Amino acid sequence: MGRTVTRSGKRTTIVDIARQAEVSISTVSRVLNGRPVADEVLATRVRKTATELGYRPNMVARDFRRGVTSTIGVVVPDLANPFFPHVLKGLAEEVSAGDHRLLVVDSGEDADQELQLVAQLAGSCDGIILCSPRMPQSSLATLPALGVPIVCTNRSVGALPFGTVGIDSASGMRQAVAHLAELGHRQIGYLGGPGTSWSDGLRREGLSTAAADLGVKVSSTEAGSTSDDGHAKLPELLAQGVTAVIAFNDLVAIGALARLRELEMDVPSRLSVVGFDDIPVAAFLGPPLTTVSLPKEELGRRAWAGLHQQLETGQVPQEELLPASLVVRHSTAAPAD
Amino acid sequence: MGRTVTRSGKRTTIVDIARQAEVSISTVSRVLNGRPVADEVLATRVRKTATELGYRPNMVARDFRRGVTSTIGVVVPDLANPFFPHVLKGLAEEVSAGDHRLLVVDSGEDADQELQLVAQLAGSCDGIILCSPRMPQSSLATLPALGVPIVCTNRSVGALPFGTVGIDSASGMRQAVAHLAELGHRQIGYLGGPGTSWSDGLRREGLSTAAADLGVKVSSTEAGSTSDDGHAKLPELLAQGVTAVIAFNDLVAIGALARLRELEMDVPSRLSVVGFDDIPVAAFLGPPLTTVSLPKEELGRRAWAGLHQQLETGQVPQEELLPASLVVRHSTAAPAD
DNA sequence: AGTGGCTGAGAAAACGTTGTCTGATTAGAC
DNA sequence: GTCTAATCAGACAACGTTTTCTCAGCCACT
Repeated sequence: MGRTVTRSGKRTTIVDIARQAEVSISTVSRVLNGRPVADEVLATRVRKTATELGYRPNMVARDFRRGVTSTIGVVVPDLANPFFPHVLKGLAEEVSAGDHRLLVVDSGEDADQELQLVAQLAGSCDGIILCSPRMPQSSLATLPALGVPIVCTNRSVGALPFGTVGIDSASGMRQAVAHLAELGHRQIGYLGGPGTSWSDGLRREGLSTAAADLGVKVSSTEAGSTSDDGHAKLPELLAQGVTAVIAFNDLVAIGALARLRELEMDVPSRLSVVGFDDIPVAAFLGPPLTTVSLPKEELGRRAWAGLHQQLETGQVPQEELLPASLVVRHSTAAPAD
Repeated sequence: MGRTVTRSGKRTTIVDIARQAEVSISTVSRVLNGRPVADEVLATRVRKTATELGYRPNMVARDFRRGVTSTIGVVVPDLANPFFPHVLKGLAEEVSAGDHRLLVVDSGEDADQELQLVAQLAGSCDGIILCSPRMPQSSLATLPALGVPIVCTNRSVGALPFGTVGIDSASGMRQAVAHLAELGHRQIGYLGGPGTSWSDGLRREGLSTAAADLGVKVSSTEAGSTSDDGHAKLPELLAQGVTAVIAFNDLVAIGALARLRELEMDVPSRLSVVGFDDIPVAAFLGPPLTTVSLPKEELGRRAWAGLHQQLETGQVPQEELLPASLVVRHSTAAPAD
């Protein structure tokens, strides 16, 4: 066995292995990629040499040659919003199982930046997942030109050739309204999300149809998606005499709860509160929050499934809608009357 | 001007542009990279052709040639833990400003998987940021062999050649203890974090020295890092007659608060509670939580700064410690005595 | 024994880009 | 007017890998 013949400072490559093991480069490549190699003697020699030299494949070169990036881009509006990390978790699990990597960017809730980021990502990704994109439909329409498969979550995309996975917020909302109606509430307030939010649209729609069906009166306001928003806008609803409030999400509900505490209005005896999302702290609030639980991680998983299918078959998958379900805790009760 | 001469199905490359604009490939590259080109006529022709053909550079090829990835890997123990998304946010901001991309992986709090992930990441990143790594020192010691610059946050790494950025939790803890002592508390409980956590070590250390200095008695227990843990372990501390409790983080504090509510023990009149982290909901809890605020986004920014420096100069930066500061809200008060 | 088919390893091309080197062209100096 | 120096565009190699193609060797069959 000859001396080590790797080139001086550089990282070891398959060329080094080939030299050292006295086989051809192609053979090294074949062995290392697990493709059929007849001569088991060669194969073991190559493998042995590879470990000896501490070979680690140059992923960039590999991806370059293969013409792929093995990378999936994800755009989220705000990482600090507890909703998205959960989606990301479900996504990350599946994506890495599929031997891909996850490139995550935060658009800071900014529609323009979102568009830019997607364009930039497109250059270095095999596919992109857009979580609850805030950009207008017109911007969305420019994305197919990027030539990268795209899946949107929580957003309808019209006729655009994107895979989409959403959550049936409307149904969740109907469950919430039904629950409150059953408790005897006749006037419900809605602390709505940002107007640009597709989910908020779904929820408002579910709210108004359910309310009409059940003979419940609705007052609503556009709050936002943070606790501050809930805290700020709750009084507006209170002034209209509602006996229960549904919030756009748990964060908003938490803000509302905080305001109610300041006002010394007991929950649920003076006012019932329902959230959306079921973030982990929801169960630990005072009182534990009744909320519509959304399958966040599942959303991530399905988004990947859709993108994966698109990458494999080139076919844009069917639109998907995941169910939401109400979790009743202790922030809702019959109205004081 | 001749017909378009791009090759059939493929994406347009600089070769296509060169053909079409009737210049050399090198010239195209030079123009597109903004390197000095004497003949402005050529330059504009190239640029025009590039836009006409809708050229988008092949990032993989570029990175391959340049021998870099333009990608930074980040390993976090758990994305769903509200601490990390904030670190990530600070990090993402700076990293993308530096024309790099962020590869995020979640180790699921699993030390073994963490090690594997880092090894895998090393292949496709210019540098790695390890957020609060859970792996033992012995595993950490194997990482330099990967040949990739690494920065650790919230972890001391001994003599290992890693940049490190931490938060001075000990000082935060001292502030918390001083605050409680000043209010008159003489027996304090600590709902500690996981034993593997470096931050927890720092906090315990700060706790015991501060307590000794101020003549305060301490009972402590190992809870964990979730609300469930706080909820489960609080009674243990209560049994020892403490009048105030400091939690490993806000999540644990929230669990404790929930348990106290069940026990109908008012906060802060019956028991004072202090958290750590200052997550956004902390201000909206009942009562608003007194907590040690940690500069999470700054931590991310400094981690990048350290890694960046290491990439540029090859020098491992000095260890850094960021200050923590107590935010007094309404979950602390004088003991009932 | 000679030939055809088949197997499998090695040689070489290709991927798209950057950067070095070469050679031409031009300006300037004597 | 000729020679040198300077400048700048173009040719081409290189990056590490995969993959196609070539060709040597072997077995089986005539």
